[in-house]
Amino acid sequence: MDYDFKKIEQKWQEKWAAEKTYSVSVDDSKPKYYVLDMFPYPSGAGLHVGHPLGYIASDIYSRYKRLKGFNVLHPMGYDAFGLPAEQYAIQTGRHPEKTTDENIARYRSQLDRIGFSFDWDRSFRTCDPSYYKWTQWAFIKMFKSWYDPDLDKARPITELVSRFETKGYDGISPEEWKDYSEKEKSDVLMRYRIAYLGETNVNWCEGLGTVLANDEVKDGVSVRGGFPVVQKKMAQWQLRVSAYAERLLKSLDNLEWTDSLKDMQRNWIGKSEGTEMVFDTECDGVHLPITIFTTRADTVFGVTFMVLAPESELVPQLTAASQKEAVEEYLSYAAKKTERERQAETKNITGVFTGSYGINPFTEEKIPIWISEYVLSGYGTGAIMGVPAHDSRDYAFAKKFNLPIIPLIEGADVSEESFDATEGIMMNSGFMNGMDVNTAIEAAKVYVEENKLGHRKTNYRLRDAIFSRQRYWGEPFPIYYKDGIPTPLPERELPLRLPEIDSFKPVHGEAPLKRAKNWTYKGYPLETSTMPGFAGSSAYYLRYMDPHNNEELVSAEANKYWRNVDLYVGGTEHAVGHLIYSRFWNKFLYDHGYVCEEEPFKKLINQGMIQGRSNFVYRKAGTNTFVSLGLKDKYKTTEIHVDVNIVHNDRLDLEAFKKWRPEFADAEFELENGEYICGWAVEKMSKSMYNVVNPDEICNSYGADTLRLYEMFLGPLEQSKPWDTNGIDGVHRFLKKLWRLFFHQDTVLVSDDEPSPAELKVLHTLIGKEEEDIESFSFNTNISAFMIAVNELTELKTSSRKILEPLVVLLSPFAPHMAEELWHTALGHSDSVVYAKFPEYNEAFTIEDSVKYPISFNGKTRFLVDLPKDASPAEVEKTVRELPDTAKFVGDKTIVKVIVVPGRIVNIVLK
RNA sequence: GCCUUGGUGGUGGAAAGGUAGACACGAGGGACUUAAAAUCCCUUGGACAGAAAUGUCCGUGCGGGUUCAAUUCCCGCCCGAGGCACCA
Repeated sequence: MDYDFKKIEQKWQEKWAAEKTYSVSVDDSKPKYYVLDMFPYPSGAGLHVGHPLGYIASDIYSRYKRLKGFNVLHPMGYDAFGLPAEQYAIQTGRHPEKTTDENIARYRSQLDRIGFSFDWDRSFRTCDPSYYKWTQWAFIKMFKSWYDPDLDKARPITELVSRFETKGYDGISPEEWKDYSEKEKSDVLMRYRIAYLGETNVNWCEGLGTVLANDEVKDGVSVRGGFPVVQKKMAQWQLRVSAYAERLLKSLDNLEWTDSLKDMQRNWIGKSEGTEMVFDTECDGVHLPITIFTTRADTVFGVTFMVLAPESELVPQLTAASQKEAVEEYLSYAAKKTERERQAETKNITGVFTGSYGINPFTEEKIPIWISEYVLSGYGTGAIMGVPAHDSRDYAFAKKFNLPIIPLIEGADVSEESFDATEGIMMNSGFMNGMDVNTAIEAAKVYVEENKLGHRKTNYRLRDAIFSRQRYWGEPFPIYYKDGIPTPLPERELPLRLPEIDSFKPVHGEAPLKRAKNWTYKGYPLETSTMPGFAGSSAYYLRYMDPHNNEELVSAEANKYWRNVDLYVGGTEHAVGHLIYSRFWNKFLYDHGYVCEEEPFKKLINQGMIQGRSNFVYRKAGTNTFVSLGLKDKYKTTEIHVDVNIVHNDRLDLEAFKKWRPEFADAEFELENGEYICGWAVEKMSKSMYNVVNPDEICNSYGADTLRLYEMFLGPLEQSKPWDTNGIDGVHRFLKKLWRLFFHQDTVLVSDDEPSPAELKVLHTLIGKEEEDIESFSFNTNISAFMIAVNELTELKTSSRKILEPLVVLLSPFAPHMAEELWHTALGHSDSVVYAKFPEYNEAFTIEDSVKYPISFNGKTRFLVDLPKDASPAEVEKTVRELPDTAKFVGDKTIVKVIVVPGRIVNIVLK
């Protein structure tokens, strides 16, 4: 019987689906394990081979955990709201729901072919009203909550209202509160709500009449149409993520995430402990105290100027009449740049003098106030003190505008660059002279507080999440405006369904939902923005626990059993966005007792990106003749992308090429040794580069099991790497070789023979390695080990059931279809290999890292022996001679080399 | 610019600080076959010496350092990738 992967894979996939092999339920008799993939956005291009990389890894792990006796929840769904579907709708007029449905159907059929162990009964899409009901529900909860700094958690807003009514709070007395109108009360509460409406800067494109994403803006103009884009303030719904900054930072410590990912999140949260200080200012005779934030209060003696962010609301008040024109000109210049452009542009220093002055609170000296784009309004107070001697950005600014530079640290040479390090002895600093910098920082803080110049303050870079989008294809906000006051819908009205509209184009300056007829609740207008992409993906992992529950997001029973995600697999591109929002969302629900775990994702693995490997052909200038790679330098040629699907091992399929596009129908070729060799390059996988490889193609020609193995064999999971079909024959051959251990033509080779020690050694080495490798996600090296094991067993002509049966179980996480087939046909089992037990590792049959046995390392066998540092050659020789007799495991290997290092280790290499 | 990450043969990659290049692809040679496919065996980082077994030297982006020993640790560069808050 040949290895007929097509027949086998179809057979088992049908059986798994029919028997619901992977469907799970709450089962208190077994420990749970929750393995989650970042669900895909179903794009029109379909699934490419990059998508399944993480899914295959998590599937291997899920199957492994099942063999280990866990009740494994392994679901899959679709992140279905998003911009691409909407833009496609604007171009074609097709409803995003239709195209999304089609894309999902295509994704599903592609996923099904790869043989994942998903529990499809739990699947959902975020654009389904029965799902987004719970996104809207959470939003209302956030709207109705505030962050209580004393309890350090979210509490119902009603508690805050009663504080206002009884004791007063935050400078508002009960009397004042009582006198407020409904509108005023609403405005005050908005300042505390977790979900709130507030002003923020957006990329506004007048030409398109809409707000744009940073991706849609390049060099100050819109990517589509090239219209100018400016920064504009707009009222937007926001989530008070910043309230959770400290908790988001702290609980990182207990997560099993990589240090690099935690670093990214820590830097994103950007905690800095410093000082808020008040500087008195004067503009055209009017005095105005302004607050700045600094982490270096010790450097106040070196402050020679102040800088405001262009968006700072202080700008109008601090602009002197004489500088008005210059300032306005500068503001319109700055409004044309996105924040990122402003940060990236450090060589070209810009700024404008406001004409007003501040007073240095330590020296009482008068210092000029400037405006510059390097100060960001979103961080700190949007105003800084300039210390050119000890901050490189301030230094560059001072140099450019000829502002004085006062060095504050002894021996620091600031003639060429600033001295940013926090070390050295202070000078020119009054009461701090002679202090060490770190002592001075603390002394300055004390001085500031004692002299009532300001106070200590912890700042976070983390900003509140902007939650409104002026788009159609997203969750509608369950908010209506009652006499201008934002009011949540009653929960019984959820879901608030996305209305039908006649066109998906934005209405000038307004969201597309403005077009919807009767978009009102009880006669009051409903909010017309929709929620962003991350809304639906922030709590989706909870919904999988109880996906059909129409009364709750997740029942307490289901949540108590499944708790949180044990293993989350996805790309690093989500390191700060989704993974911060999800953690925030979960903590919010935790505060209210809706979920029992404070963190959503216990362990996280980032899979790398799969890049495309493009192929090129070379056309001789002015002809329709294509020359092979090795000959191209002889002519003037044009490099043309060619579809990688008609190239195999960089050899072009000439006939397929002629058929590929009409203009190549009569192409001629200059070959090398009878073949056309293509050039290649690593690029992003995209349609336009013709380097998209569809997993279906691989399934057709090699089978899903080969695809699964190959994706894992390609390299370390976490690493980005180009997809290159060239090596796939290797793993396919391995599977065929493994198959031949069980079958010779139509004969089943499995016997009841007792296994030999050599066979047991091979098996148990593999069991130990597989356990270790899967736990550390080293699938690529594990497959290598599997290949070596199969080669050795082939050489040993193994037929013993006691070897082959565990081998199939070991294979099943990687190549489940083949494993099932062998389990049934060759080994005669009637139930699925899914229900098998992971084989027990017996180190008696393996070579371990002990002094007694050699260990197998890097394909070679070696002893590691501890010797005293001053061991004499004679002692070394004696030790080597007395090594235990391990011939029965080492076989006919003989010592070829003994390396003795004066340290303590002897390497004995065996061949 | 900032944060994170990577750089090893023709290719993907492997290496407790201890034989650099496991495993695999490709390539070259051979066996089987009328032939092809499939399968199996040998060679394969570079240079040099040798009839051969084998030996010597050079080699992990670049420049330094620590160490008996560095792909691995430290410092400084160069180049690529991901993210930078409205792509998902």
